Amino acid sequence: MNAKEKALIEAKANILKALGHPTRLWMAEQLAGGEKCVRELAKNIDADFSTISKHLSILKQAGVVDVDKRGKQVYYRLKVPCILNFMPCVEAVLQATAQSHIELMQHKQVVSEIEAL
Amino acid sequence: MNAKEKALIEAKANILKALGHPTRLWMAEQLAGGEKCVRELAKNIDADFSTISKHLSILKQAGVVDVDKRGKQVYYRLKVPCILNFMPCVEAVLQATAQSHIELMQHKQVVSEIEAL
DNA sequence: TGCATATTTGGTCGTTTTACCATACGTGAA
DNA sequence: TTCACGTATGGTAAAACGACCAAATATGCA
Repeated sequence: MNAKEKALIEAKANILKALGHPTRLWMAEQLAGGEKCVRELAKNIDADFSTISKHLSILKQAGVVDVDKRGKQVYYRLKVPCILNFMPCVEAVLQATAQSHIELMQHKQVVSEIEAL
Repeated sequence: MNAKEKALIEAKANILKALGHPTRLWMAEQLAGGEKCVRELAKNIDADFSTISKHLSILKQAGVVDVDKRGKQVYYRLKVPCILNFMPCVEAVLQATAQSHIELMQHKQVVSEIEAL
């Protein structure tokens, strides 16, 4: 892996990392419905404003969101909305994992039934 | 946000977080070409085997990869291959960010030219 | 059985992340 | 200008992360 490839993979990982926190992912999903100011985003999160502000700045520095100050408010919006097209596949991973667990449980069930004979 | 929604968003964020590390993202991309054993994956990474193994276990516990032991080797593969369909959009974010930087630079250039008058 | 290979696990340690609090900054209204 | 509101920044402490080394485990072969 040369330096350019390495830099690219680091940049991409950084974006995924920015979305890899519940609060930040939630905020990104909220922004799918259009821009929102910090106060609106904070409304449903149980955390300090400073915490929320820092999360938003992480999303911003990752390039996930864009900022627009208008009057006293600061509005955030998704910079590249396709970022959330990913979610159905992420949910598929969750389902596949849940399915594995079910199968594992069933397997254990069968094993213990056999052992009980 | 109720408990169920919270759990869902945490689970999704956890998957993104798992992919949010250069080494893990790189390994996931390698697996797009089909299953590989640890040694093969390690070949192009400059890190201890134990480090690589731990990264793989994070991917596994996140449900991104599946494991299959065959003989002395342990083979890893993507559990839900669509996970990498996301990359083009991630790259679009990078491009958009790069574009902003260019525009910012151009803007600064213009400003300094004006100021030089 | 004993050994080499392939991978994982446990321990340690420096770094990063995250949350909170206090405080600063910027803006519009009075 | 002063105040209140909305948001950002700095500091700090606890927790999580990531890398390495050493040691453990599992497998196939001599």
